[in-house]
Amino acid sequence: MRTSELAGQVGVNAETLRYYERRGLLNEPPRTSGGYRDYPPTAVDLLRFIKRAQELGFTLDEVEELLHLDSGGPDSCDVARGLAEHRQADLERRIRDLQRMHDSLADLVATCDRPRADRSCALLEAIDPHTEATR
Amino acid sequence: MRTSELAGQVGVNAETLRYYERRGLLNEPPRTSGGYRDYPPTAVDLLRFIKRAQELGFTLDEVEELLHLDSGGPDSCDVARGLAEHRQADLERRIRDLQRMHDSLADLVATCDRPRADRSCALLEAIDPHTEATR
DNA sequence: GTTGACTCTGTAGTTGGGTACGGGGTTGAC
DNA sequence: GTCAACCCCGTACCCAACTACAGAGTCAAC
Repeated sequence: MRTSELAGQVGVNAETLRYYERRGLLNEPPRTSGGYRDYPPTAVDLLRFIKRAQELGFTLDEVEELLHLDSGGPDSCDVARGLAEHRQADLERRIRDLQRMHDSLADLVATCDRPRADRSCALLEAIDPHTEATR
Repeated sequence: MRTSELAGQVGVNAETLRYYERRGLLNEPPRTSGGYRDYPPTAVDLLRFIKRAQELGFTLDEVEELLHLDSGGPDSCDVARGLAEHRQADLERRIRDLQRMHDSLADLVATCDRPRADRSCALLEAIDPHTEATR
């Protein structure tokens, strides 16, 4: 299977495959006599694994670690679990942060409906009450 | 007020101020006879506005827009509200995405507690059941 | 045997928000 | 008048995960 065929099946850019190879995420596939990459059919599943893991929030470095684990010994499962739980905790943190941002913003937007003096914008004032300054 | 004093008061790197100036976020302050930037005291509030807006999830481009609005006409309030609501919607989307990732990951980690055949990792299998491939 | 679509390589650019560095000039206390 | 501590500028670098490009080679159909 050639580069663009594989890329097409998985829905990634063909350059991305070369990038993954450079990065060590994909092993170098065999080459045809003309020097073209010739991927085995299993490469499709491998790439889908990578994409799925990315969707779950793993970085490519972590994906690489997962791939090593996958062919690893009996302790691998625990390591994988650790990675996944670490990801989970990180996601929880990020969700909390975004939620805080969202709530603060909602408070600000709510000020828009308050009666206000002529030309003053409650929202902008609320972000910082003393804004005059350099510009 | 000199660059590093301002930076220190707001808690940013002094280089960041030059960066904001290059970007057009801060106007060029007056200079001393020796060519040093001499910020007015109000610059502290301005920078705090910028940092606060960043914490709320606004990009620097959006912050710049907010700053323009702040000195703008009576319609500015509506524009500002629009920007804020757009940010809110974006945050909601991102929160939902992360929540989905988190839930999927939780499902995977749950498989870790299931009884499993000797050396196979349910978590890794669950991400993709057919992983053998190129590496 | 020629055309056109594909592939190869190395290198460089993208995004956003900074940070770092080198080689110089200024300030102010001693 | 000397010294350290600051500041100037332009430029290059950082992160992650791609994406683009130029110039060359290959393949398959006609």
